[in-house]
Amino acid sequence: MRHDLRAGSPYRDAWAGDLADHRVGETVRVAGWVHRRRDHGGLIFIDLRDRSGIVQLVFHPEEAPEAHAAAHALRSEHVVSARGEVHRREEGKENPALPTGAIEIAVAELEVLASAEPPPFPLDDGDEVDEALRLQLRALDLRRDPMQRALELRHTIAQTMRAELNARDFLEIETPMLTRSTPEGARDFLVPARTQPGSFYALPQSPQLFKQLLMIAGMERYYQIARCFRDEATRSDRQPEFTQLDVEMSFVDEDDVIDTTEAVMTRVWEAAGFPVSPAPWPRMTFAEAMLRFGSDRPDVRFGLEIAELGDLLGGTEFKVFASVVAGGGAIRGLNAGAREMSRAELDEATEVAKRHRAKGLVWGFVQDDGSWRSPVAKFLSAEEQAAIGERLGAGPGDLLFVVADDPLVAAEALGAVRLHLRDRFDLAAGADHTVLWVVDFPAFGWNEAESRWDAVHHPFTAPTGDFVADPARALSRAYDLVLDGNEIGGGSIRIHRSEVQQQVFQIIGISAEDAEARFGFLL
RNA sequence: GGGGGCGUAGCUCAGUUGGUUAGAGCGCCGGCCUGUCACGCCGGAGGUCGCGGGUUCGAGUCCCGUCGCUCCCGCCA
Repeated sequence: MRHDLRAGSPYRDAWAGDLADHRVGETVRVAGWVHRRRDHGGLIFIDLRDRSGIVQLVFHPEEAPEAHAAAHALRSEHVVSARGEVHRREEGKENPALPTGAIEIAVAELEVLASAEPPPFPLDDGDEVDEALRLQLRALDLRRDPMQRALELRHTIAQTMRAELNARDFLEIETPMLTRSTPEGARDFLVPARTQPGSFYALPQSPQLFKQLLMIAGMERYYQIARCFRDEATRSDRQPEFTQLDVEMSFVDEDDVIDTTEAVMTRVWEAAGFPVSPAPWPRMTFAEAMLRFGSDRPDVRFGLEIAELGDLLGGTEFKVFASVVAGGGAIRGLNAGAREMSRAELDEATEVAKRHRAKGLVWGFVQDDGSWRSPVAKFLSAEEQAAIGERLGAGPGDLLFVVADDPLVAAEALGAVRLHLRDRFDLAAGADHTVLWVVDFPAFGWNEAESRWDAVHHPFTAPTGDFVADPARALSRAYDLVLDGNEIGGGSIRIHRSEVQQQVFQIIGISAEDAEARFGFLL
């Protein structure tokens, strides 16, 4: 804490965590919560906690009998205000574990502002208390140090984002919360409209439409630390209500947006003390990410890259592989390196592949002569085993995995196996945090259930090339920011010509009337 | 929406093949304690074993239902 408290204020004039050598000899007043008490019968020590930290109060029975008597009744989480002189602790009695451990306050006067029941769960231990109970008693939970630090960090991050964007001529603008449906694909939260019975507001899934409106309105550079709502099942890393930094710029291309993002995020990570690879960050195409890592958000902190093997197996006698090659599928593999895996662990890896729609997972241990120890070894010629080993850079003892399937399925299944191996063998441990951009996404994806094309990003993302003739191959001007295999941001260049927007709506099956009604201001 | 796991003291957990009065650590209460800092020592209280039903001579333990939490899939990015 840096800002001085008002001298003579009735409750306190000093932050507990700020007290140190330079205040020795001064009389101060502090206020906060009883973090812990150590009552020796004679001397009583109280750890007093406020948001800034902890300071030790000491009560002497002879020097301040009244305060000492009152301190005897103090319990955890009682709220007090105490006045006393800051003393340097005697040599050998400092507490190096406490930032204020060189000093203490000899209390002359104690005021108990509120007493408290014993907390139903400990406030000084780790995170192991049942979260449901913590949420029921949220105010108590938020007194815990990790929670205080988390909210502090969140504040720092928000202010850092604002500072950088303000310096770059962005305006912070709020957009409505009671609105109409936004096109993000999840379910909307609905709020009944009292004045229009039977009608509902939707809470925004993102400020998407409003920020486009702001660009049309000539605001040119906008940002908002925006609350978003998506009515979908929660996951440990996903909540129905979340906050995102939302930005929109006029008259720019990909490089302008990427430069801005790199500047903001670099400052955020610096402020958060989170070291990442320095910007500019590499850009990888979606196609390359899928081929090499089996994911559109690749974790590049460790190897085990995936390689194409189909060209080595054109004449294979192994029916499983041959039929996939004949059917236009892909055969891909990765080298897990020299590691032992039990049959049960190999079965688990197979389950991972199958969960991602692969029909199976082939594995083989490379032996000293280059041949495989594998259930399928007898179906693959020695030349094929050797060729695959060579392609994957394998040596004796290495464990190889191969999937033969539809190209997308083979990629995703091996990508999942790769991450499974990362978690099983801690392959990313100690690696530097790595940031990269993924670019050149497909513009449209075939929706099997609905038998139509969907916009992969959102329907205002500019496609490239002759997307009308061949939606399947069309790319979009969208880009995602990926940290250690997690998508942490992204964006796109908007369609800025009405007829192009109409063509996109037509491909994804939004009628002209529907488009006019929902997004008319964009056309 | 589908599947798995868990639910025992305020908290975190143990509880054997179904068998006497259900335990531990921390917390709480009382006593002692003038340099502790997760203070120490001594003593004590505290339980509808989530809830309902069933099997059994006997259920914390087995079965069914239900509620809550949680993980995986779906959904979502």
